[in-house]
Amino acid sequence: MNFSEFQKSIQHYRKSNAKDAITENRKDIRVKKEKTVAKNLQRIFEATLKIGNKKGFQAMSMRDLSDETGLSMGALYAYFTSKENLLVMLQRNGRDSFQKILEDCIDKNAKPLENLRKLIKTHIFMSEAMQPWFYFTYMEGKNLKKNERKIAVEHELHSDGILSNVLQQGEDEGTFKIQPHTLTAALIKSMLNDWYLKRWKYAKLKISVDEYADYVINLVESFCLTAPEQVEEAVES
Amino acid sequence: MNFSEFQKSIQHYRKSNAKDAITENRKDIRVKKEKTVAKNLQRIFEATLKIGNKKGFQAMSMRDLSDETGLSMGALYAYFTSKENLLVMLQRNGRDSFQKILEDCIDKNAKPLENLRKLIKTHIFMSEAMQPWFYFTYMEGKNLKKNERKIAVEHELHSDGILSNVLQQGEDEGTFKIQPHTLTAALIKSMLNDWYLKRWKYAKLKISVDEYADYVINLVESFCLTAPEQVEEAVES
DNA sequence: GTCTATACACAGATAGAC
DNA sequence: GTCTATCTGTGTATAGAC
Repeated sequence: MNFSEFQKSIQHYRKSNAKDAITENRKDIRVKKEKTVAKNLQRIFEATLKIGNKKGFQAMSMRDLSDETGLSMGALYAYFTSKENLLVMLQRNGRDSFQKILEDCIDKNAKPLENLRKLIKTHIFMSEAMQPWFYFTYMEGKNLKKNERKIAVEHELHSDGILSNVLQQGEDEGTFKIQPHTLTAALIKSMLNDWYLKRWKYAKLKISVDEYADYVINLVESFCLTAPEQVEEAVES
Repeated sequence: MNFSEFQKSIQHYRKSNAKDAITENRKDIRVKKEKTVAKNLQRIFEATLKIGNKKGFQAMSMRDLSDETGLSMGALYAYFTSKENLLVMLQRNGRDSFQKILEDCIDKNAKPLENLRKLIKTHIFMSEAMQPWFYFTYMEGKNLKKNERKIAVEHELHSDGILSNVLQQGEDEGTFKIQPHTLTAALIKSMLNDWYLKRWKYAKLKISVDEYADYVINLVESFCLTAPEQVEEAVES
């Protein structure tokens, strides 16, 4: 699978994600008409990501947001109760569907090596498709209040755990070296994150998403596999 | 070399760094007495890092800073001309000495493999010794104005370059596999950065700095070395 | 639903006493 | 050198007209 194939495959996730954003936050949204909400909420999210990623969420004023969305300040507050509430909505929004896609990409009947590759590709491709959200979520995590931050941390540990489980299975099966796989998972994660955190760098190096994903897979395999040359190639799906 | 040895070895760098912070910013500091400046500037820097890393620099008010330092707002402004100026001073401060230490740790007569190990250890140990500064600089980079941000980017690329050069030398020598080493350098960097970016995670996993450094070295070597088993151990310095 | 106008709290910054 | 008191702009948020 390459990135453009991936993009097609997640179309339906994106649509259901947009609807979830509304239903999850229904009580905080004063506007009734579903169509209007869908249209404006998306505009608000996009504008927040755009400004927030440029100057930081705290530094973004509601007047900035008003200018960018074309909605007046009064209108904006019909879609959220406070700036803090907007932040929470935005963070929550992508999180669940991201976790779902990560879990869904694992095939219980497939070999660990194949699942490892799929996880890496899916993570990188997701963050490419939704770069602004990933970047925003990473950078603004510390601005969340205690309870919401706790949830964010749990999600992060959960996705580390998915990686870690696959590594464990590979060890059990004998394909992977016996290693502290929670630590390995964390290191792999740092490389996955770098793709959306340091986008400018990879643009400068002229590395495409597909190249990046393949290179990371290559690196990870050379560290994890017991005998790289002897393991047969995992089947492409 | 382990972390506690490292800490002793950089004592003199730390002192000269503190003095550089004053001379570099002399024109923006109204207070004359050198002793007073040294004492208060350090308090201001520490307080800024503490508050800034908790809630973000933008969200930190000068009143917050006043409370934390014990200095009044009026007194604070005797040490910098504006909040923006404080940010720039702080970012500049560690940068040069960090770059210097990185460059100094390379031994031109040593083998590339040994230098690679030293670079990795030095980077991780530095970020451990000055964690608040590293975290702050990473997170607040985007709040810099155009010109200062450009300098920050150059520093990052420069330190990537140091890594990349060592990889190149290893390739020339035949110790390392031929690979796109700028990309490898970027990936190594992401793992180095993770140590100070996700400190809570490694604390939870009960990984020490020394363990972390060794594990990263291990991973990098298994990817870079042509024939891991045959290469003799690099001499510990 | 969306607008304009405005409340009022708090930000960064400075003047002038000590 | 450091303080207190205060200026002025901007922030978030809302009331009430359309």
